[in-house]
Amino acid sequence: MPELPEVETIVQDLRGLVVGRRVDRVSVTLNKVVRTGPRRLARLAHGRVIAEVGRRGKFIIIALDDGSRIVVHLKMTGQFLLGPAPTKRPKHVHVVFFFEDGEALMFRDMRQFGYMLGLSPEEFEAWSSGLELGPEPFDLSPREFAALLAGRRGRIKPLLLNQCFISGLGNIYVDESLFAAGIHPACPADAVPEEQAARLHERMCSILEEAIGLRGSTTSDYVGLRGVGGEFQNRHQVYGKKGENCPRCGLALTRCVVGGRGTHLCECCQPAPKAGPPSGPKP
DNA sequence: GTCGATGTTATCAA
DNA sequence: TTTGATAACATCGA
Repeated sequence: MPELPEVETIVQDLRGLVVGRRVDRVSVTLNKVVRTGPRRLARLAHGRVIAEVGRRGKFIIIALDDGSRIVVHLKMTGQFLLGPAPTKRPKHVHVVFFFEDGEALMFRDMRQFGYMLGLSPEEFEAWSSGLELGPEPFDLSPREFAALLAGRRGRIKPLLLNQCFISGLGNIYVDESLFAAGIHPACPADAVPEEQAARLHERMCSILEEAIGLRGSTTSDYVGLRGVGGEFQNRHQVYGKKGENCPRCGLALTRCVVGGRGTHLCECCQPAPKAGPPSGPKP
């Protein structure tokens, strides 16, 4: 669920709401989500003050006052919720950070794909230098982005979803960005003209920026720290809109599968590449 | 009740 | 190199 704008919103929420608080106790009720081990996380965080919170791609990085870090990936359905310390464990809550002030930060994940790591400063260094993560979209210029695309022979959508190529994008924002740039998701990356590649990057960045401003897209599970969803889903042009009219040309939007992912597009505004993508002409 | 799909990603096989 | 299938899991809707 959470892609760059949603993760960024959660990070901003964490900055405003939990930085400066001291962790009194950590409770882990589903061991496997703490991949470095529940006991170690509890020891690491006990008595520590949360010093700062950052983001790298879709990873949330919580820095404690001694330089150790808690790294979190929300995967599909992970959430952070801040509220009064629970007495009974709420549904699907697997980790709870109890603060001294009576509130608690809860990690909730229905599908149990998300995870967290508790790392010493040295371990964190090792972890981040071993990360094979592409650049943040905002750190590239349209020109640099276009240069990266050139010479890539895979299809554009799976490439944009590949976190090693560029970090932070997921299914929603890839579909929206490709529509905004008028590019078919199955188009080979190196078949996108430089001009259009640059435009794709610009559109992508303004979509991400607007989405961050609206606190992300809530289509099912995503919510911010206080349990409130985002608003950017109201601005989606194609994602989840199969059968509705294209906002640009009026033709019915379609859904297909590209790289194993549900893909939303306008076949008129995003013309198929010559060779013959998924739903090409039938024999 | 069954089937298929869901925003992520690691892994394995072709 | 790239791709497709599969798995991890719970829930929802058709």
